[in-house]
Amino acid sequence: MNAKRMLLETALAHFAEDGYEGASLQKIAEEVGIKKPSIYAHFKGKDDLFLCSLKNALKEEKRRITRFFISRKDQPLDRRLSELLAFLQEEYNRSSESKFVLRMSFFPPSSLYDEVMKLIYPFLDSMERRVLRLMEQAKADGTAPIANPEDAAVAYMTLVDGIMIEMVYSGMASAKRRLKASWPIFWAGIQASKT
Amino acid sequence: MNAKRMLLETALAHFAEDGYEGASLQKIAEEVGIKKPSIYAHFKGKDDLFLCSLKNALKEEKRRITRFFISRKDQPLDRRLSELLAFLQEEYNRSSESKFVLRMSFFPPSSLYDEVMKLIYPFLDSMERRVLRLMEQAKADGTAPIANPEDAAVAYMTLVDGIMIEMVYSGMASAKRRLKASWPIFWAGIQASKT
DNA sequence: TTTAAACTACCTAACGGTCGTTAGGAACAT
DNA sequence: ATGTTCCTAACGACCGTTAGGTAGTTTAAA
Repeated sequence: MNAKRMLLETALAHFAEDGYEGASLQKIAEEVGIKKPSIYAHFKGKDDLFLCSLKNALKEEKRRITRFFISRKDQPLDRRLSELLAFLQEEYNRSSESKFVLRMSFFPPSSLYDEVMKLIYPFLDSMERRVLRLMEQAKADGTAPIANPEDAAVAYMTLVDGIMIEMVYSGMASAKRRLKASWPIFWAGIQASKT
Repeated sequence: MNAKRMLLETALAHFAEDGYEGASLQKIAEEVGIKKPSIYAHFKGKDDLFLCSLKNALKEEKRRITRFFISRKDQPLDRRLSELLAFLQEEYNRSSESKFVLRMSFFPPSSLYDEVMKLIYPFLDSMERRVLRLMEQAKADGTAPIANPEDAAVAYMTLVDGIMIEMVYSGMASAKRRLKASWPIFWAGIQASKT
């Protein structure tokens, strides 16, 4: 139907799978069912297609996370945070978007490094700030005796990356194993630790 | 001097920086000071060069980690483990090898996926087993009251990845921040947590 | 309401460039 | 004499991109 949308979707999957340099406009066009030069009716070139895909993916990802937090508004912090990890795992499995975002955060095409980072940093920052806010709130209202919210938020982001990375190269089973092992340690640690 | 050695070294850096598809034999040869086809006097092709580089990098990396543990044989477990994290950070900054291993663990060229994984899994496994052994030992001789060595080892590996990944995309400063925030939480957590 | 212009979305053909790779030969060491 | 290590030249394949054309749709003036 809408070719532009299909292009964005397909390109996303290819970039996620093969990286920027490894992805081929030929194959993307083929999968969409048009010829390679027709892409240029919708995008200025490969860079443009890539950056548009990335913007889309980030927007979508952010929206999903926001919705997740809203849907668990009334649950205690530990459930919300540990379930977010599980949620991200599911998302990663279900769609290429998380994989794409993850890959491009870690290994952006060197030719587009600055532009990619300008998009990704605010995304990660906003996620960390959101977690920090939750930690502070939980500490303030006594829900959870968090010793140091700043460190707790940073450590949580570290945990997210460590688990998501395991998703990337070993798949769901290993990542679940990490989550299961790491979460109790993390949660116990942020309440016990003194900096 | 030894062209083969220089090729391996240079290729490593290029693969780490640009990925498998993004790296060019042309540029690698140029940097070494020979012409592109001369590479074929030493390697069967790009695949071969890549896999040889990877093997070398893994061997070297493993050797370094072993040496590190030996050099800190008499220190308490928490210092040994937290300093290993700092050590890996330094290594990552100093040489391309860690970056290469990291990148190829996470995003191997899809055409060589199986062969890459066959090399990398044992490496990561052996590291985890080494950590597990240390945890069990510390628990047994009472040095550190670790509740669950298996989970502790898995969580430690998660921590390693989370911190190293931050190395990749935000550099040393952010990674140190993560280490500083996460380590006390981790260490407190593995002693307090019940599974 | 018709008609002409403009625009959109696709096509085929082809461009220049880079890719990894091979052939074949020269210099040199074993 | 054989093998190693480099070279130049060139191959075919694929890359992203552009030119130029053709339908079909929308827009706007007659």
